[in-house]
Parts: sequence; structure tokens; C-alpha cells
Amino acid sequence: MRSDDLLTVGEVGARTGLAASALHFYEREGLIASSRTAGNQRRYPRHMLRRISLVLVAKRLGIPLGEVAEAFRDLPMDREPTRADWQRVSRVWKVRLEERREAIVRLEKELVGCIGCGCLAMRSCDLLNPEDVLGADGTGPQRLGAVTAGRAAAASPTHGRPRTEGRGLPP
Amino acid sequence: MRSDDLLTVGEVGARTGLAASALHFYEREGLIASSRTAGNQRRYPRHMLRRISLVLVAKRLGIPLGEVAEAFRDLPMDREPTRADWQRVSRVWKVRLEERREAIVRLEKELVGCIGCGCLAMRSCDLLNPEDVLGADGTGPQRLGAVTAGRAAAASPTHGRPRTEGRGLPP
DNA sequence: CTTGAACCTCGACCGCGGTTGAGGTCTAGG
DNA sequence: CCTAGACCTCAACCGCGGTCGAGGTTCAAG
Repeated sequence: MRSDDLLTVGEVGARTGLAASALHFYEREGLIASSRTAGNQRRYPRHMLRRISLVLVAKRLGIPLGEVAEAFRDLPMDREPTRADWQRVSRVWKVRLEERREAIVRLEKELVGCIGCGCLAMRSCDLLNPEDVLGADGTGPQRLGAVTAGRAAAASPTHGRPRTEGRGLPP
Repeated sequence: MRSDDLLTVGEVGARTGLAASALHFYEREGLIASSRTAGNQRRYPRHMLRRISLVLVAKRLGIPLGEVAEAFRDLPMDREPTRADWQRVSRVWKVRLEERREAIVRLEKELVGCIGCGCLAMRSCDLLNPEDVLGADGTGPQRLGAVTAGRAAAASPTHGRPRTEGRGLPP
């Protein structure tokens, strides 16, 4: 056992369940930091374990690392996160969870309504015409998908920018 | 307007909001199919629009394409999906949604409980020690993360296989 | 028949969250 | 001092869900 209170990357990995490569990655992403020995090896202060544990919580919550980094921006690297720090961060994450839950509940409602309709009368289906993009126009070309890009699609982790494309074919 | 009832990829794209590249991709993945002209251009029967609309619904629900393909395995490509087809598929997807909602609700509960504790007493925190992996042992090396890989982590879209690694450091 | 728009294939690339491996260096125990 | 094992960097690669562009072909209107 080492005498001082700095941990090697292997020790941190053993205590957090993370691979060294993941710790390197988090460091590149600015989520954690380390000092170096004379021979360029990483040494972590003990309180970095707390920070890493917050990252792991966020991971379990499905928070993307970029958002974690954003939440960490005002937590200094060189001290333990305080109770107030954690409460501030966790409140934000709680809101994220609530949003996702509500989005899922909405989808469930739509889906249940849609099972009844058999989705064979497509123009009246909420699932096929989300956000009421297409009014009551019954015939002719229809846009079925086109999520309308309002970040409201919180259930699906799509990354591509939405297609910018003119409506249907000219009649 | 074309006289027969086959649609070009551009027409299908206009009606579904999908790019031609996405339709090609879905075809490579076996989700949809097309016939070809003598000059090798795709032609889609009209009922393929229904199939595509099911894919779009699944996308909105956050169902990965692989699962959609699996759900489509018993729907023949050459006819319209029937009401019974849709009900069978949608029931499966409803279960998926329920699972995700329940996972989120669980996480929300844990998070709320955890805001109170301030997460400074880490060994009693459900979020940091999910699934009760670590008993009541207070001191020494602890595994903080290690999601336990039971597909129950339905909230987070992680793809890497979980690390296979022995416990913490030997004491 | 000509022409321009639409279509084809193939391969490279994006972001995300990392892993794997090659090739080389450091550190701690004996 | 020696050596095994831990560590370093850098680059390439994975799956997912597609997009983009090059280079070439086809279709349909006039």
C-alpha cells in the first residue's frame, strides 16, 4: 500500500469499476483531472473518487457526458464536491429524468390509443402524425415522420440534424 | 404522375420525410424491400409505406432497428401489414415502453432519496451502489459503478459489453 | 433524340462512449 | 541494481443510425 494519499489509475479503476482507458477518456473530456509523477504517470487525489462517482450516477441516469461536463463546470477540480454542489447538480438531473418520464408516458398514451385504431386509418393516428404537423387534409402526399426537431423527442437518442426538405411532391 | 402504382425512392422519401439514403439503409438492414426496374432503380409498392410508417413509429419509441427487424420477421414483405400484425407488434413495443418508464421511475426515486443524503455517505447510497452489490462493509475498496449488466439498465443506451473484471484490489 | 433531374453504388465520415493493441517507459519490491 | 508489472501515448476500431460526395447511369418530358 502506498504511503501518501494519491491513487494510481489502477487503484482508481479497481475502486470505481472503470477501465484505465475510461479514466483517460474522462480526463480528455475534462470530467476529471490528475496530477503527474516525475515519470508522467497519473496520480489522483482521493476526492476525485467522489467526482467519478457523480459521473457514474449520471451514466446510470442516461445523462450524456457533455451535459455532465457542463454540470461540472463550476465544481473546482481541486476540492471535494460539497453537499450544495451535489444538490444543485442532482436537481438538474432530476428534471432531465422527469422530462424523459413524461415523454415516455405521452408515447405510451399515444401507443395505447393507436393499438385500438389498428393504425390502418393513418391520417388520424397521433403516432404517425406527431405534433399535429399535418392538419385534417385527408388525401394526397403526407409526411408520416418528421419529428419536428423540437428536442421534445427526448425518448430517442438520435443525433443527426433533422432533414431540411420541402413538403411533399407538388400535385 | 406515374400511371402504375409503384413509387420511386424520391416519392417515398417525400411521403415519409426520409432521405433516400435512409431508405437505402433500411433496405440493407432488411426492414423494407423494393423491386427494381430494368435499369436497376428501386420501385416500392404502395403498401411499403405502411411498413415504413411502422419503422418511424418504432423510431419515435426509441426501439433500436435491430428489434424492429426482429418484430418484422413474420410480416411478409409482399403484402400490407394487417391489423392483427400491428397489434402484435405494438403490444411488444408497449412492453418496452413500460419497462423504460419503470426504470426511470426507479431511478427518480433513488435520486430523490439521494438528494437528501447529499451522497456524502457514499456507502449507503442506492445510486452509487445499485442492486445492492456491495453489502454493508463500510471500509476498504468499494465498487461504485458496475451496472451489473442485466439489460435492466434500460434507461441508458450504452452499447459496450460490460467489463469482465475481478473485484477490487486484494486487501 | 436530347437533356436535365433523378437515380445507382461504393466508400468515407459523423457523434457517442469508450476498447484494443503496439511500442515504449516508470516504479516498487526484492 | 534488476526486473515484472503497471503505466504512458497514439492510432485504429466497434456499434448505431444514418449522411455526404464522387463518379456513373437511367428515366421521362419536350
